[in-house]
Amino acid sequence: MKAAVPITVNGLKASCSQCNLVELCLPFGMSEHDLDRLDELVGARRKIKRQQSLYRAGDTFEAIYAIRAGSFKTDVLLEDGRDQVTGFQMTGEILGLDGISTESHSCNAIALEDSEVCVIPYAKLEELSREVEGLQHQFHKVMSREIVRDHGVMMLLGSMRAEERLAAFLLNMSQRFTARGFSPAEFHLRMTRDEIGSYLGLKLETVSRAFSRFQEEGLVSVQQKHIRILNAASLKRLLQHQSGNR
Amino acid sequence: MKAAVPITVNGLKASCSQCNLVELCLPFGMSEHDLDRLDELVGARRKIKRQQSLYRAGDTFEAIYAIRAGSFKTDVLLEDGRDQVTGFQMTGEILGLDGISTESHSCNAIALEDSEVCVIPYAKLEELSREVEGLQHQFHKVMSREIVRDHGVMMLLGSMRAEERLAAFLLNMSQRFTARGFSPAEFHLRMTRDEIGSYLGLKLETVSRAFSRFQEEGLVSVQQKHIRILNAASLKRLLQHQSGNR
DNA sequence: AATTGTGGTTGACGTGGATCAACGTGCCCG
DNA sequence: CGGGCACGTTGATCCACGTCAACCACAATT
Repeated sequence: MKAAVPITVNGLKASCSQCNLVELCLPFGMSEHDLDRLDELVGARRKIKRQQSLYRAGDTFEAIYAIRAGSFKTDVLLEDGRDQVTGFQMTGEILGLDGISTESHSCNAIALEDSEVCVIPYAKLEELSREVEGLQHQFHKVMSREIVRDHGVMMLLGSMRAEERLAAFLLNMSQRFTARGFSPAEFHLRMTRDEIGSYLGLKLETVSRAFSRFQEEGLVSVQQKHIRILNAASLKRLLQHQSGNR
Repeated sequence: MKAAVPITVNGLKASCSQCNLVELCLPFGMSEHDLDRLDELVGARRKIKRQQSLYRAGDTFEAIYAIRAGSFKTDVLLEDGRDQVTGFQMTGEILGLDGISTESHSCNAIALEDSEVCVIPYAKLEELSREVEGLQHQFHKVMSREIVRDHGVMMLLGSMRAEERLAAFLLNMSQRFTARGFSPAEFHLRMTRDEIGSYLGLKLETVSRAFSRFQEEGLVSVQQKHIRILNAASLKRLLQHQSGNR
């Protein structure tokens, strides 16, 4: 056990078998027995302060990360300074999969609030998943899920109008909060309008206006980052029917 | 060589070790020895006629596919009929990874021309990649690459204007043709303007106009689907500098 | 050679969301 | 407690791209 290291690593050895996030995280669906072996895998935990990065584009890839507490955004940037948020991640979700392909990360992962992750050294993960079938299978599912999620975002960016995008975003957040035992209808967004806009391919003003419109129409109540969904059915209807711009 | 079998499966056993696509495909980077074991893995080949689907959204997931000849598009559809092309795939590229997460496919894979794929039964792939480290590693890289690619498309859809999108598309195609030993500057697109538009989040008219503009400016020569890139540097400049809409 | 169809181009016009700008609002910090 | 600052809202204007519509090119069909 080490101490000297500044703030980032704390000695608390992680333990998947004891963790209450099991059914949201990598171990989901694994047997009791396999789970015990997972404890070998997860190294230290690491704390990341709000606005700090867990890794940056270009960093050598060594580990993937499971979010133990808090939340993150990932973004990519273009040479000319433009950047784009590619995702928001919550507890139990896995960060860093982008690094496997080139052995260096291709995006930045930045904490939206003070957060904590479990560090999963990638070499060990590959090794252990050769022995533990359940782990291998779960890991593949996690990667595949990310691909499917990305396709959903591509659909959103490529063929939805502003209000539909925001509705989809809110419903998605609601669903993920629900899965974590929070209210489906009332939650606190950790990201700014600008970050939401970047993720949805819109300007922050457009996001703000769409929020206002939803509020006028009684679909949601918005107070800064505090959101209450008043009419989920209408939000869903907004997605399914009509419109469609490009 | 056989004839009887209808169209879909032909008995020709695939052989990765003999295949000239090795360095584009799943086996890339694997040792001679590991390669031999891969031959156990790949089952039959399957031919798909133009416009036919290799799999459809909802189909049970059983295998992934390596494109042996031809090309494909993948698309997702929304309940209301809108659809979005999520990618175009060429020889050596892998199709079907979306199916792992839910054990059923989440998009359609449709041949853009008469094509042939190698069928890689997924259960066998997992099994073999527990034994063959090189295979495991390559497979993970392939999945990760898909994630990184999708992030690139999200960036494109979320923050580029029409001409930038088309320039990025053309440069990407050029690069992939080059990797396959074709000319970087002259190639034949297998997809329609509508499909390009769907992929880029634009209407076909906008794609057509952007092509015309490029032609006027002497950047490319366009004759229907036949493209000649006359000034790759300017296309790249178009991407890197200025503009940026939303 | 006429016929039909699918895909592509081009023009005229309309609009959703970007841009620019002013003004609130809650929060941190001296 | 007041002043600065990041974040959010709202309005006025503009423009890139969507929409609608006409027309063209090429290929397959007869």
